[in-house]
Amino acid sequence: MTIQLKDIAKQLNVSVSTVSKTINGTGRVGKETRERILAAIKESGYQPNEVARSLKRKSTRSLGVIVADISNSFYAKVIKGVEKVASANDYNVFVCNTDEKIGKEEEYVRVLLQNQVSGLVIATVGGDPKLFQPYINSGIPFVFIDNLPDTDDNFDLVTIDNVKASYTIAQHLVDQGHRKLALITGPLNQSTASERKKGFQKCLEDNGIPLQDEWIGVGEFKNESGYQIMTEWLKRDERPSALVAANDFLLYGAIKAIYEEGLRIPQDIAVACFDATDETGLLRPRITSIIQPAFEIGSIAAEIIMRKERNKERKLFEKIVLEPTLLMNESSLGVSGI
Amino acid sequence: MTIQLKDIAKQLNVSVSTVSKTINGTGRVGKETRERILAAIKESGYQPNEVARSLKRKSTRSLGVIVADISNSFYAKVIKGVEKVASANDYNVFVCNTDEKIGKEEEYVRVLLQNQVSGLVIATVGGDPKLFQPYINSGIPFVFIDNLPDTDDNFDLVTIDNVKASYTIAQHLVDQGHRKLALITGPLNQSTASERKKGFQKCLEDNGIPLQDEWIGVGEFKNESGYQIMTEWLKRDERPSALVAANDFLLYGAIKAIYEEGLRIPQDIAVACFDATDETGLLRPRITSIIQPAFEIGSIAAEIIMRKERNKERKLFEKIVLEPTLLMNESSLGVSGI
DNA sequence: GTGAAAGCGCTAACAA
DNA sequence: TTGTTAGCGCTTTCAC
Repeated sequence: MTIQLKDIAKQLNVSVSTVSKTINGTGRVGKETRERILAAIKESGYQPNEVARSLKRKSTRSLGVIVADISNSFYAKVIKGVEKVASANDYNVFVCNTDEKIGKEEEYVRVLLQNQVSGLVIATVGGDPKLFQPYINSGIPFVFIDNLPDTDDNFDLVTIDNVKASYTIAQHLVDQGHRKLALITGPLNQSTASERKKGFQKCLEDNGIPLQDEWIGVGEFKNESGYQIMTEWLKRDERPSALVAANDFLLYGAIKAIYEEGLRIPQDIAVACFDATDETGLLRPRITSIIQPAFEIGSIAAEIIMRKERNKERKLFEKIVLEPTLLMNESSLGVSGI
Repeated sequence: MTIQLKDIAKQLNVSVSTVSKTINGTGRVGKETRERILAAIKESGYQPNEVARSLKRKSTRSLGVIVADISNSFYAKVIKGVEKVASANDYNVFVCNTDEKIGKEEEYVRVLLQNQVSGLVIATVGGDPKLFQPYINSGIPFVFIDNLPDTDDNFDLVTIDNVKASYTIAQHLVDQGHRKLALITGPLNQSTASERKKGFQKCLEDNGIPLQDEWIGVGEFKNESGYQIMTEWLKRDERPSALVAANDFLLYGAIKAIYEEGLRIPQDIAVACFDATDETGLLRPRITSIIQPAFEIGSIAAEIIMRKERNKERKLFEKIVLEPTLLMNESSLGVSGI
């Protein structure tokens, strides 16, 4: 039986409300009484039951973050960004991992909201848009990052311009002289995947390069997909001279296939992707990559929630579009295209 | 104003208890009544308030996981292990990141317990052992992984034998002919750091190699520490011919220093560490490493909690020690020691 | 088979 | 300044 408010009230012959007030610093409590209470609390090791508090207050001072893959360093940085802001505002952060499973995403959205988090930062993997609508309408701040929901526009968003970023990276390869470009992207119901495809195609078009559908590969945002698709391509007569992958895992898989075929990077195939950050300093070749400001995405998302918490009646939705950077590296440089 | 139990009760002219019973499948409810209720729930999109439920039930069907660094792939795998088991048992997992900060660790322990999680998996960074004792005594399952708390032994634990693992990796280097071994480890108040030091030293001793304290470096488990310590060492007249690092970040930092000095791996200095898994396949050189069964550590920790949930009066504490594997790679092979 | 009512542990009006 | 009390939204006994 854990100790609770009334226990320490009884012990000190004061009322529960007096104890509650001193704990919360609300209302007026005599100096001497407060000190006695504080001492008793400290001595007994009393910890308020946060569940009861939340029930009463109708707020939990916590944020939820839902990501597809906690082991992806992009998301890890987003989380750290959220945490920094939350922490500064005395909020806690609960991170949930969906493993790219729509079912789990729905489950965690429900669970977090049922647990009354004050706001949600979510990288959706494209669950039913209908799912979010009732929640968004309920007024709990809901900030999407990375992927956009497939729903109307009454939601908050922090992202980059994926079409443009993809265009930029493809243009870089074109600038290196490449005319035979391939793209491997993720599930097209995820906006990151489809927009990166769109930007890639637009770039080719603008450069007068005929679109070749057979060099647009669609898989999951995972190693295996990149590997499979590239393996398949390398069996054909003609192969691309440059590859864009919509995330780092896809590229690593593709590179594996390229090496297995005995080909060189960038001499035989130049490669580039999104979000290939190298924490080790040991990746070879160094990867040309669009780097999203992941930490900032997280911190801005959290700030939006904080703003809405302070100003509940605010029904404005914010769409923040950040600028990524293009990191040029040896995986695409030093050889002119074929 | 979100819809709640009494709203749907009122709407259907039944009592709240009847509605509650049908939702929970407890007690008896007439077939027809149940169907009407279920229909109304579905139609209205009613979601039970989990906070109120938890307050009543005194259980939340959720686990907390506290790790030092969410971007460390070792922890990411542990988390996935926890999630697998939790998910299979219909529990949710809340992940909290402490950034190696003791204050945050304490905060999250408190918050999660105040939020009545059913159990906690924690990789402590060596907070005040006193902190945990009251909680452990309170009967909430508390499973330590990775680092041991500095407290008596009434806690659960899933880990590896760090002394032995460290011995193994040092012995591997000795077997390669090295006699001038160095170690970079983490904060010695963390058991992983101190045990890895112990195993390393024991190995040298057993091989009749004199211990050289100047080649035992202690830093944080971060890149920068490895870099600083190794940079310092390389300024001296004599340098080690082989290095063991207590985690991967430390090693990557050290390697940076080694390269900056124009030295080669493994020809000039052979290196090895703990938990250098390479998801990209592009790390060069490939790192010799002790690999902990991270996923298993997480899943076993979660299973312990599940067992205790089922059997509340069980006051047994489990200490599970798993076997790591030694992955031999080019960072320490192919050259005989100097 | 159904409902009234008593809490779960806490906060906050309102009274005293 | 302090205490009484009515809930927060739900579950669960117990009576009907």
